[in-house]
Amino acid sequence: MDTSSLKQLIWHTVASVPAGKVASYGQIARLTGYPGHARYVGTCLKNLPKDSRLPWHRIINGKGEIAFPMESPGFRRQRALLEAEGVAVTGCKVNMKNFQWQR
DNA sequence: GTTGTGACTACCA
DNA sequence: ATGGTAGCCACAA
Repeated sequence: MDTSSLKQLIWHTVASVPAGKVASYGQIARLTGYPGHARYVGTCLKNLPKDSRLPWHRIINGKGEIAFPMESPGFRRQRALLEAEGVAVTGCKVNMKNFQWQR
């Protein structure tokens, strides 16, 4: 409630994503009440501390793919976490069945 | 105060 | 279908 930081709100929205499902940056921004801040969502996750406990791995781009290059370590980490949650990931593409938990 | 940048999205060829 | 360009807004320097 205080700090009134967009960051804080975004974190809250990201944390509201149930396990086993994934959402896009734009989706998160929209649910947060700030459509158009899709880019900033990613910027916030990038700034996340190591012990943030935020399910950043559930956030993917609008194409349903992981927003990292395949050779990036973050990509493998996110894919591993998603699969651990029961989300199937093919290459960089995430199973659409798990895409977005709510319409 | 300005400038540059980005884990994005939408549109157009 | 894919690929490139433009628009977008908040934050850091």
